[in-house]
Amino acid sequence: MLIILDEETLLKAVGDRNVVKKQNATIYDVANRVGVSLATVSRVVNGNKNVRDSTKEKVLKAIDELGYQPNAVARGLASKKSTTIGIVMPDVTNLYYAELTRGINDVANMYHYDVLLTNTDDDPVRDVLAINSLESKQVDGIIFMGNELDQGVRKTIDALNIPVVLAGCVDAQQKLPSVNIDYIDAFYEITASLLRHGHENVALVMGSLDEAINRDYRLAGYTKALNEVGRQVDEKLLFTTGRDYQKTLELAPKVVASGATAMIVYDDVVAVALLNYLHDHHFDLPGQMELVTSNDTNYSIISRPQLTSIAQPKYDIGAVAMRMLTKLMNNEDLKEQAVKLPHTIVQRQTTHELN
Amino acid sequence: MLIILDEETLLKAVGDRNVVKKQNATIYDVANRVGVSLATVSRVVNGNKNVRDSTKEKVLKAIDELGYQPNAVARGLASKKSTTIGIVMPDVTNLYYAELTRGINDVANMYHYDVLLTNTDDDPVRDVLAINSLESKQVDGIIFMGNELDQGVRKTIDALNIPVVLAGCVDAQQKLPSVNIDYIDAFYEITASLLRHGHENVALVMGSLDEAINRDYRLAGYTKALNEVGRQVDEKLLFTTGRDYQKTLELAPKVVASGATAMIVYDDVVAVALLNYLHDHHFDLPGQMELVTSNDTNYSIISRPQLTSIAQPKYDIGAVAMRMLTKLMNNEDLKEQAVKLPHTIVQRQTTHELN
DNA sequence: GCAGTTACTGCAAACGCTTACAATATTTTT
DNA sequence: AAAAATATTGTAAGCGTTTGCAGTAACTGC
Repeated sequence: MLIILDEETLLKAVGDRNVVKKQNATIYDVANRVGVSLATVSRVVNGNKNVRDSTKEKVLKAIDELGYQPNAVARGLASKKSTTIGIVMPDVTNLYYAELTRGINDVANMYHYDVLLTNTDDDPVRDVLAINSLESKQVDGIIFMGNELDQGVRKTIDALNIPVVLAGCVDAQQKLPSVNIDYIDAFYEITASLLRHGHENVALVMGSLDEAINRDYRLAGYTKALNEVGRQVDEKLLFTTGRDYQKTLELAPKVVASGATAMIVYDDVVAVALLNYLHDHHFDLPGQMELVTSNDTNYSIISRPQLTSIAQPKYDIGAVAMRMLTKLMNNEDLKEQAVKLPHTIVQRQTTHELN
Repeated sequence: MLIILDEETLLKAVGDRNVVKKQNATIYDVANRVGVSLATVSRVVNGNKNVRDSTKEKVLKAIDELGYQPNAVARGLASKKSTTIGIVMPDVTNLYYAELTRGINDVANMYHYDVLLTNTDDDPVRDVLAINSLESKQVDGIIFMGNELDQGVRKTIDALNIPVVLAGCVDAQQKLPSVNIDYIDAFYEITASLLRHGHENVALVMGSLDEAINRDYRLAGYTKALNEVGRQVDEKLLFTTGRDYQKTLELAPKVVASGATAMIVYDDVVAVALLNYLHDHHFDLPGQMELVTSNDTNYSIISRPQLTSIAQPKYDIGAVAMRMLTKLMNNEDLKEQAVKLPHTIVQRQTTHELN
């Protein structure tokens, strides 16, 4: 025997603890209520103009009364679009990436996309896993950030049916659309400026030289400035370290020992560690040591003395990358593949007057 | 006439620019290749044991050869599960929330959930929109963070069929599962300690008193300590401000003018602003002013002098919240609804020896 | 070697929506 | 007022899975 309980009875039977929440209405319920077909409801939901105004109103009314919300999953399956994009990034707790993310998020929202976020700690294996997972979730696009575009990652991306834009991430092969500042230029400028100030030994502190962004961009700009005044790169003035406060603290004495009187640092966390080491060892900045950092996050304002920095429009890099992605998802063409946003040098207290 | 092109011809026809990437294989392709039914393939994919080993192997082989990856969207529709959770938070660029997020993310990943991230800037309207959007995307659970659980937000959550856990967010009504430190206790302790040091005027700098977390927790702990030594709260020593560096800089002189000789601050960004104001006005810390902050982010280590802080296990709060959510999504019971993780007071340079 | 179990496997109906295409209304034209 | 054109609506076939049920194959024990 089949027993059918009405909702009220059911509620009583189940008791208070397990209140049966109202089942979400489906498009079918709406259609029934109004006495039209699914297709019509679907049309008004999707803003298709081929619906008589009077019908549209009735449908809208029913939608409101039923509290109907289209099921995005079903929609995704039927339309092959998820209105979701994926972000693959090293680490949200890094302010630099967090600000890029914020830019991406805001623009994504503006275009009604949701954002799936994955932290991969710059591990290529996890990058690939993340991308695959995003693919299976049928995201409409992906924004990739990170120090380096690993071979495996590139292969994975190439095999993808989904548009990808790099943000704050350099593509040595110039194939993928990307948004960055002109790193070569930025590092060239600041190096040249410090050289003009008469520094003999300008140290460069960056990430691993295995990464294109360090080798082919930061170091390249630095080298260019040196060469221009007829000098060679002195390897003793080159330092590499991850974005880690403690580890950098250990690196600091070596940098000091190198005899550098100025240093250019690729990341604020690293720069602050260096700064604090110097501060704690009673160095005079900028008197004994000039210091320029590179990402201009809050850290450079908060530290004392405040850090002179290459300022990247972080939020904008994210925002522009996302904007480009919307175009790609829309099958529009991109005017530029490798967008370079303008950077500035913000003069604060760890350098003398720059020029 | 129907013309069927093989892939090669098609590739030529379409030209290089628009290379047709290999269509993703479906479960159907796998089944065909092996000569079994969809159901069987589905079973092996889902680890159902009712499959003969030999069959399983054949299927696995085909999956590998075809590079088959189950379509998560279709899966979601059929199974009503998305293996995705949502995070609703104020702002990723705030280090406090970023670290919570990282904790959530890591645990989510461990359980093979993906994470949909929304920034709402603590705006209740956007909170509600975000939650609705997540619901339509059929997330299996939601983690909510923020200063305050607005009425409207609560109503939305109550109407949800999806489990929600609060992280670093207090529920005045104690209904929703949450993870926090014991704010009352923490603020009580630190206030008591400063009072023992002989301070007459201890300022409290927090967020809006409209928010339960400030009114019923931070202020409550502070009040309790005062009352315990037979004193009343002096409203002139109470300050409220958002987590904003610049705005706090404007607040700073007022705090100084209040005659406070010690202050307790609810957020690191705010604390650093205050600290820098004092530093820039040649105050001696902790000599003329003792300062305790509350979130123990990188800022408190990076600033000079380093900030004494109430230390929250931020990453763990996120991680535990996510762990609780997995249980709820699994219909398991929670041992505790309102989890309180232990906090500590980290003594640094802006206070004298604490006790 | 046969009934009774148990282990596998397949069938087919969902899941909630989009979207060609077909069908019907309505308006316009002549 | 009929034909033609256009606007509106409905039908039904997917989208790629999961899963209850039923059927078949493979073992058990006697």
